[in-house]
Amino acid sequence: MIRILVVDDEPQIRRALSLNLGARGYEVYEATSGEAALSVVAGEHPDMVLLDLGLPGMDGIMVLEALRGWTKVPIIVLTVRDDERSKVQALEAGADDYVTKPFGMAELVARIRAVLRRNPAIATESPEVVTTAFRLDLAAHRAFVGAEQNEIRLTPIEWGIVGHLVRNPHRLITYRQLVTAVWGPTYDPDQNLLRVHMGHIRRKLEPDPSRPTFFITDSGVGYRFQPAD
Amino acid sequence: MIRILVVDDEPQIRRALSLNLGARGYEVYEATSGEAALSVVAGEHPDMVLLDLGLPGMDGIMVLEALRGWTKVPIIVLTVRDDERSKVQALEAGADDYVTKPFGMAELVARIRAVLRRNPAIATESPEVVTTAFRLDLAAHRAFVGAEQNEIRLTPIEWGIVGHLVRNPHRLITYRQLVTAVWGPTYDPDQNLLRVHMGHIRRKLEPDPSRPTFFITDSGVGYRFQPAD
DNA sequence: GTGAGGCGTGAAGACAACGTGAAGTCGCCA
DNA sequence: TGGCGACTTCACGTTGTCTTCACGCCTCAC
Repeated sequence: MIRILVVDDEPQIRRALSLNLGARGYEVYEATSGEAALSVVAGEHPDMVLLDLGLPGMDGIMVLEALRGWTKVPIIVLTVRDDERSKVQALEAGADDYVTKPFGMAELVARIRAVLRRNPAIATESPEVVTTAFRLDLAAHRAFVGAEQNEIRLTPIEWGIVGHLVRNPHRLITYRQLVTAVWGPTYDPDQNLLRVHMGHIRRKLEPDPSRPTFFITDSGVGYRFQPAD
Repeated sequence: MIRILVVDDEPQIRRALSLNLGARGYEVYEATSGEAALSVVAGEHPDMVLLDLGLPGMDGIMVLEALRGWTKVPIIVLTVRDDERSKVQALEAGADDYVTKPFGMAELVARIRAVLRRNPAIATESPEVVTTAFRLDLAAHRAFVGAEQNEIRLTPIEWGIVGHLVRNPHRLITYRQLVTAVWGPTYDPDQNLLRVHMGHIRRKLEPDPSRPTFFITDSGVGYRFQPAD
């Protein structure tokens, strides 16, 4: 089930998109402001965002830039702004496509499908991550460790951290990126909190938790997931 | 160098695209028919195709479908057909984006970049620095040295110094510039501090640390990164 | 030859970051 | 209301990094 977040302040547009996309088999979330959009993305990890630029308060471009600071979720901009400068600005800020209102629903769906088709995360149909030590089913939130493939349980926050790391293998993820991805953009926890959770994760997944080989610390910067060596 | 194939039967359009994209650093190939386009893609493996739908002979949609039968090269459709049916048809056939003529060059380039950004195969800008002695992945903070490509670790400050130097190859970076780049503008450390860190860096990366060939001292001024000799 | 200034190096203490055990808080459900 | 699990905070030991200092080398000018 593909989950799409619709960000627009006009109830009519939200409703129209919701109905149409819902009828086509997508699961639709709604947000009416940029701030709300950020926390929904952080909390729900939708597969795509449809973003209106003309939001009250936090502008759409700002939302776009904030999202691109820590997530690669596909974003299609929907807006009445038809000038080239706006298009270039949005695309350069990280939007995947730019559609001007009014638009046909069939075109929008075709564009959604085109962008999703390109998305590596969705394209790899197996949401499974397999290493020599453990196997993760990110979609089902199930984890199996060791030669016996015993199932173990991770808590929601642990899934958030692990999920974000393994979806960006080899990439160095900063503290701030991880915190934003898991707790949302406004949260600012004790510096130690992430360390505690990483400790729990390592104790559950690493063969030798005191010498991590998969979840690597980059001192002073952040963490990194290293699938194999 | 990113290579783009322009498929259009109108010489003016080909010429305009060629000039504009060429000026922006892309290498441009041209094809005037669908058949020609297919053989160029097969022979040259361009990184992207800009495809006009209104081709004489073999129609653009047919070209699209033929290409998608055996390649996933990113394709942006450029056309005068502005009706929704054409858009949906092209996108569903495998196009990555659909731009109607006339269009602005800035928008087109932004869309090209957006599509390439999505494509994992095309490393638009590889953050890797490779020399005969070592390889640096600046994004992941990983360093490999020697013929064996053994991974070694650099500390955060060492990454700061190395990163600033290798991002400005051949350029002489003054003592003050480096300090400001790594510690910030207000910090004023012991004059010797940078020398100590450079010593550590050389010991880790230089084949013969006592005779540096990559990280060169410019006595009385600063340091310089010399990629090859 | 000799002294001054700049540079690199080894050693050692100061310091910050990390990981961990334990205790405290919160919300949920019985 | 009590118990439980998940989350968070705190204190502390450990580890690794950063910084300072002393010293020797080299170059260059006198």
